[in-house]
Amino acid sequence: MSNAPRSAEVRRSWGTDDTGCHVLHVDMDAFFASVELVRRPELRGLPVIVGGSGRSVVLSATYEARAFGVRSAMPMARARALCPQAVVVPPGRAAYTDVSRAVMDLFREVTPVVEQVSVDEAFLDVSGARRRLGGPAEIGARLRDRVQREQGITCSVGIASTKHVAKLASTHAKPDGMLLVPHDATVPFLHALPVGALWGVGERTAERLRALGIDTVAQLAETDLARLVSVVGAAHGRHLHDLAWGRDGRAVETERTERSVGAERTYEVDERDRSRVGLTVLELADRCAARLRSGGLVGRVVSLKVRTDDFRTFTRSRSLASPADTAHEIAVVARELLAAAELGGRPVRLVGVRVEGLEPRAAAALQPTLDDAFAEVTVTARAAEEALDAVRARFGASAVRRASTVGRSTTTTRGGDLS
DNA sequence: TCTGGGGTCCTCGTGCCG
DNA sequence: TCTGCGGCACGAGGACCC
Repeated sequence: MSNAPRSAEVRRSWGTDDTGCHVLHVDMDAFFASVELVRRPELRGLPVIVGGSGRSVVLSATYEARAFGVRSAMPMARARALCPQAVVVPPGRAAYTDVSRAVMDLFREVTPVVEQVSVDEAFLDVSGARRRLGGPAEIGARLRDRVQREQGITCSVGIASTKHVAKLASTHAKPDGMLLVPHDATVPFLHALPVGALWGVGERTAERLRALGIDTVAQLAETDLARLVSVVGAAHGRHLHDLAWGRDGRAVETERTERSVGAERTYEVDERDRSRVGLTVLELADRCAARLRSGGLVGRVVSLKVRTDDFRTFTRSRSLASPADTAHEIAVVARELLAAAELGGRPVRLVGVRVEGLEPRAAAALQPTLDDAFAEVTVTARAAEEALDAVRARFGASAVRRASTVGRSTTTTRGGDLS
C-alpha cells in the first residue's frame, strides 16, 4: 500500500510492443485488507481498516476506506476520525504469510527468477518463459487471473524493461490492473511523472529538489548532475539521474542476504522506569537471537534504539569481540548501551534492539574470549536458549518466556541479571 | 492527527594508522 | 619528534521502502 505520488496522466496505453520488456512487477492490491475480506466475506463493500489498537498505524485499508482519505502508516486515531464507520480488523499475520507463500509459489511456476521484495510484491524475470508461456503481457494477464481464482484477491502488474519502471507501472495500474511500458516509451513515461514518484524520493528529498525548482522527473533529468549531487549527495544524485533517464541495470535477484535482524516495541504509555525498559531490551534480544539461530546466523554489531516521549530518537551501537547468536550476549551489550545513553531523564516511548553485520554461523570465526567466565556463561546460555527454541518450535512462540519477563513488571532487576 | 515495526542504504564525523 | 594527509573502520543518524 504505497503512498507514493501518482500521475493520472500516465495511466493510459503506452503501446503494445512488449519486446525486451522481460521484467514484471506484481503487487497485491490492499493486501492485508484483501486477505481479511477472503476470511470474512460479509465485510465486502465496506470500508475496512487493518490495524491495531492504541498507538498503532494503519497497515492496510480497502479502497472503500481509502475513499475517505485513509492511508497506510496513518495513525489509527486519525483514520478512525476520517472514517468512523470503518470496520477495524486486527492484523492476522499468519494468514498473510500463508497467502503470500502461495502466491510466490505460483510465481515460481512461471519463472524461477523471482525476487520477493516484501510479503505482497515481487519482481519476475520472464525472459526465459516466452517460448513456453507467451510474451510478458500474456504472462502478466495469466498471473493476475490465477491469483484471483486461486486466492480470491486481486493484484496489479507492471511490465517494463527495467525493475524501476516495472515498479512504477504496477503502481499506476492499481487497483486490479496491468500496465505495459514498451522499451521505446520508457523515457516519455518517466518524464510524465512527478519527481516524488521515483523510487528513493521521499518527502525530504522531494523538498530539497523543489528548492532547486525540480518538481517533475523531466526537470530532474535535465538538471546538471553536479548540481543534483550537491543537494542530495553523490550516490543518491547519480542514482536518481540514471533512473530519470530509464537507466537501471539491476537484475532480478533470487537470493537475498539478510543484513540485520531487529525487534522493537512502542509502549502504550511512555515508560519512566529504566529497569522495565531493561526487561523489554531482554525480551527484544531474545526475539533477535531466536531469529538468528533459526536462520543459522550470527551478528557482529548490537544496536540499541530509544525514542523518548518528545519523539527524539537515539541509536547507539557497539561491535562485539566475537559474533553472537544468544540473547544473553546481545542483551548484555544492549543494556550497557541503554545504561550509557543520556536521555535527559525523559520517559521512553519506544525501545528497539537490532543485530547487524550478519554472517552464517558455520562460516563465522567464533573467537575465544579472554574472559573465561563470560565464555562459560555464553555456552550455558546457548544450551538453554536452544532448548527454548525446541519448546517454542513444538508448542508455539508464546509457550515459554523468561522468568524475569513474566509477572515482574513492578520489580526491578540488577544490571547483570539476565536470567 | 500524532506519528508501528521490519528492514536497507547512505552520509558524515571521528579516531586510528602508516 | 612533530605535523599533515589519505585510507579505513566505526558509530550515529537520516531517509527511504513496504
